[in-house]
Amino acid sequence: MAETARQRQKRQTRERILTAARSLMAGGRGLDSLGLREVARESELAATSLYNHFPDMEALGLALIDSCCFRLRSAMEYERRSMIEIGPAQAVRELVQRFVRYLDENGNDFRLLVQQRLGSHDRYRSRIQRELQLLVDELADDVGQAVAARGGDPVPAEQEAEAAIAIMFGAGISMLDAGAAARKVLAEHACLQLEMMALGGRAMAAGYRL
Amino acid sequence: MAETARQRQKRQTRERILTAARSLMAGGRGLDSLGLREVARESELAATSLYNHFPDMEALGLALIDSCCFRLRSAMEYERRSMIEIGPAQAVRELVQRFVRYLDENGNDFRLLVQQRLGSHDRYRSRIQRELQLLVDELADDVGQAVAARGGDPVPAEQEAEAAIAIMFGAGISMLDAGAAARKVLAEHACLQLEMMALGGRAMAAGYRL
DNA sequence: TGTACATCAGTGAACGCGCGTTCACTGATGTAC
DNA sequence: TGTACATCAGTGAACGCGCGTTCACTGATGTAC
Repeated sequence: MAETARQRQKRQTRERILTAARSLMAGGRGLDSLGLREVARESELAATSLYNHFPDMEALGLALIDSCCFRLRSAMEYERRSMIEIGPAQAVRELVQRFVRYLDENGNDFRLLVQQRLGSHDRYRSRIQRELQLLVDELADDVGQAVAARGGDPVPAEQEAEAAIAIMFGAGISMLDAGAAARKVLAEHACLQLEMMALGGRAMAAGYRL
Repeated sequence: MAETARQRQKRQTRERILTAARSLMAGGRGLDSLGLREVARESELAATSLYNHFPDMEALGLALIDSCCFRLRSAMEYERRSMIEIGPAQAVRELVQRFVRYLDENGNDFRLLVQQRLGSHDRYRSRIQRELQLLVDELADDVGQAVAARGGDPVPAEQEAEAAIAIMFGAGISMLDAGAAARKVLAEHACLQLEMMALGGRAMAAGYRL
């Protein structure tokens, strides 16, 4: 059954609320300090109208987090051209590029996610942790497959992926406060660090130890 | 001139306020949501008394951040037994151990710092960034010296240190929500990842590329 | 197709509450003679 | 050492304000006949 006009309106209003909430988070505001009336004002609704869409503020926050997770996921989910095709060096560059583009477009999303990863709401936290784990798993998968296809020694792919995400996110956090030029440098550093990580993985797989 | 009784009292009260504020941040609360009256209650003072110690809530927040930075710094500042003495593998283990101990004792501090690193207050942010950069610089120094003393090829020490801190902090964030057993696993993973990083640094210094 | 009724997104007033901050005041502590 | 005055940490009342949430209501949209 097709969506009625009323249903469409409601959906659109809901989206308007979330968009308003999202834009209010610009500038590093914590989700804690996001106010109902503020969101209502920004979405040009009476304050009470929000209760037609979310049972309480916590639910609104969770919906906001969810939408941020969705955008992160969309941005990092790529045509899985395998690393075999493009080679590991190129794969690193593409990974970082994709992430930098995401940051350019959704810096505040990223900020919100990283902040709330440490927030007080268990549900927010576990939602975000799950999302980040998915990123790590996917990356580990790619690394593992690429190495296996090359016939190299088995690399500790899961560890490599975890470290890689940590490195990228660390760089991302610094990028939030950086200008365009500094971002470029940070991105280059991130590439270099990821390369080091990958080289270390190979060395370790080949039996080298510190 | 010695501290008068009044001065001592004032200093102690100030410390009491900061301790109260700190203990209220337990459980992942954002600094944004910390209330004046709440802190006053916890420190057993009239709400207005806080103004004898801090001009406004922002100043209190900054003092709190400062004290967190101080504790992080104290915890990570170690007898600089050089890596030459103990060797790189042992150095990695000691670094992670020290960090895990810090987390055990000051998990909420760490949470607060990482949260506010992305917060809305510029002064908080830059204070924390500066502190973290000091950690990176010190570590880079150690790595550089150890490698030079061994007569190895020059390693991109600054990059290695930056990545190492990112890896450790990433692990630390996961540890905050983990039980003792899971923490142990996370710590082992962090060690492994740092080793990979160090091996990668050597490989890169020796001219290997991806 | 027209009509009568049900649904429900959006509204405005009102609730109790705690917020950060100001102010005039108290009384113990410190200081100058 | 004793006294008179100054300082200032701590107090309690009060300020205006916005918070999240509830409630009864409106009126456009949807539905059943």
